[in-house]
Amino acid sequence: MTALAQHEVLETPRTAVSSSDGSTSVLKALQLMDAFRNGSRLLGVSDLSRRAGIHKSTAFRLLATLERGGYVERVGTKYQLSLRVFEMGNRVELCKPSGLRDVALPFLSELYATVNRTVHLGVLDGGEVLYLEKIHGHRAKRLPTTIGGRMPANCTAIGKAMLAFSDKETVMAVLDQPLTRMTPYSNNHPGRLVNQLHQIQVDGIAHDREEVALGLICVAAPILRRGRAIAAISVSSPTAGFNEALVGEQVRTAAQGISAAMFD
Amino acid sequence: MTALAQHEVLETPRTAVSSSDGSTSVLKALQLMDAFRNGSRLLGVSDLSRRAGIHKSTAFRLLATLERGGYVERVGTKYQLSLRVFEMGNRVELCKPSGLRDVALPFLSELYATVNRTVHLGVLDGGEVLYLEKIHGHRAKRLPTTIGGRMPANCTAIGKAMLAFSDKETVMAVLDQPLTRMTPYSNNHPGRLVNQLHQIQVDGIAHDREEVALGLICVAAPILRRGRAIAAISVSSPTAGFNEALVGEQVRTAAQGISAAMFD
DNA sequence: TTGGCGGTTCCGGAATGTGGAACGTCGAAA
DNA sequence: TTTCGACGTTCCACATTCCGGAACCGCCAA
Repeated sequence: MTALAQHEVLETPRTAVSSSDGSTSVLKALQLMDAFRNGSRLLGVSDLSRRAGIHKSTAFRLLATLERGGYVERVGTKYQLSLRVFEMGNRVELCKPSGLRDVALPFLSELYATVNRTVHLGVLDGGEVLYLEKIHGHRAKRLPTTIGGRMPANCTAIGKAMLAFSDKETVMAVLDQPLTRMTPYSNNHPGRLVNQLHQIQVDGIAHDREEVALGLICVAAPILRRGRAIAAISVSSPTAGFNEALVGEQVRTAAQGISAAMFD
Repeated sequence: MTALAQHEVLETPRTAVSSSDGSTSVLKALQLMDAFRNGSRLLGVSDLSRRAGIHKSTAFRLLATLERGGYVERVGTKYQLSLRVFEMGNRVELCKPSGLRDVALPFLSELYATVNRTVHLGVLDGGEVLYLEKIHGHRAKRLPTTIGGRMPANCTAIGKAMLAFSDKETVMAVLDQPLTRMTPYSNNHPGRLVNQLHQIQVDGIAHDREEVALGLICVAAPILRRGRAIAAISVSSPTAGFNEALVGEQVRTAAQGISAAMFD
């Protein structure tokens, strides 16, 4: 834990309160909440103040305020995010009843029951894939994904499925940044990525063949609205004994079902 | 500030900014976030300021700050919670990798695949059940539950399963408040509830027979740690053709599996 | 046109938050 | 054992920061 803390302090100047304008106290409070990003569940005042780049006494006061507001809980002298934050998080547009997640869930459950492999629902956010839902059983290989977690768009099937049906600015924003590489097979070559996207536009299905983790293969299909991807779903599986073509069709069918359920 | 106090008294008792101490701007910002609770996805400045009991110009400024912090998004002149809030929400202790939700998910998926009926994972929070996860297919009757949503503890199977294995203070806190009644069958009689809890302690299984919605029946089992319930899972089904005893066993087995996976 | 409503901007006054300093405590290192 | 550093916590004077009344603009309905 101490090692972790040092690590984070070193690498994350992050979104410092810009000196100029704005209600600094609110921004600092938000930074304190952000400070829970990587850290373990329980964090102390000094730790949080360091991560957020805020003076200790200020952090102490703000944490008390956040606690009064019900957004953090105090356990002894440590703090953690409260369940209300979870509650709020699930009130975001895509999650609420009749939102994307809510509509998609039964399709994901049934897809999982059919293929018996890990199923993901994700959206594109700031050039990354943000996972809204994940369904998996015990046999599933341990994946590095989490609900509410992120992965680079260029090497995930979901990311590529969405990029293939996004406007050029979105694609360019991803291509302009250096492409992340998670395995030797990760596609970090812009030109090759563009070619892949063209093929995906034809197939309606995106692939990730050991680009995220060795021995792991994924197929994904976009959820479209007027030809634009608003999300994508995928099935992930160990490479062995995976019928890529068959599952690809099933994923595409499920994705189309979600599109229809949302917009028709 | 005095004018503000009057204002709030008039329209919104709610969680008014207590007059005494504290950083009001942060509290008001949190109140603004809370204002997204019931409302539809997109809300305007005036609307939000009314819900939160905050002056319009103040709300306008704070919303700009929240936007800078990345917690709300602006669409035209309206505002909505951003995906970062979702991201944060899933970083709450119970959700993160190795947290309860993460551990429980495969058990829930497999339970769903077995019984083919809606599966819930919930915890007790402030005398209510807060749902952490929900898995359901298409055939499932439309339930009034949502991930991140709440239900009264006294008439849900999950609530009763947890209360039966909670300390007395928790039970008393629920009993002290008037018990909610959602259908004519809802158990809003304190004495009868206590009796039910005793039976649940013996069986290890809790029931809800049309107490939440007519034609809907649920069985739940607690996830225990040292004899105390930290959560519970349930299966919900239309009354017709539901093998309560069999599913009850399956739910209990799954719950025990989760307990074992978390604490062993 | 008028009146009402929503979003936005401005500004002076004062309430508010700020952060340096200091204190008590604890655990690890000396 | 003592020492030292780190942590949580409190205090306070200063001035920065936020507050909210008021007003403006644009829009829609009456």
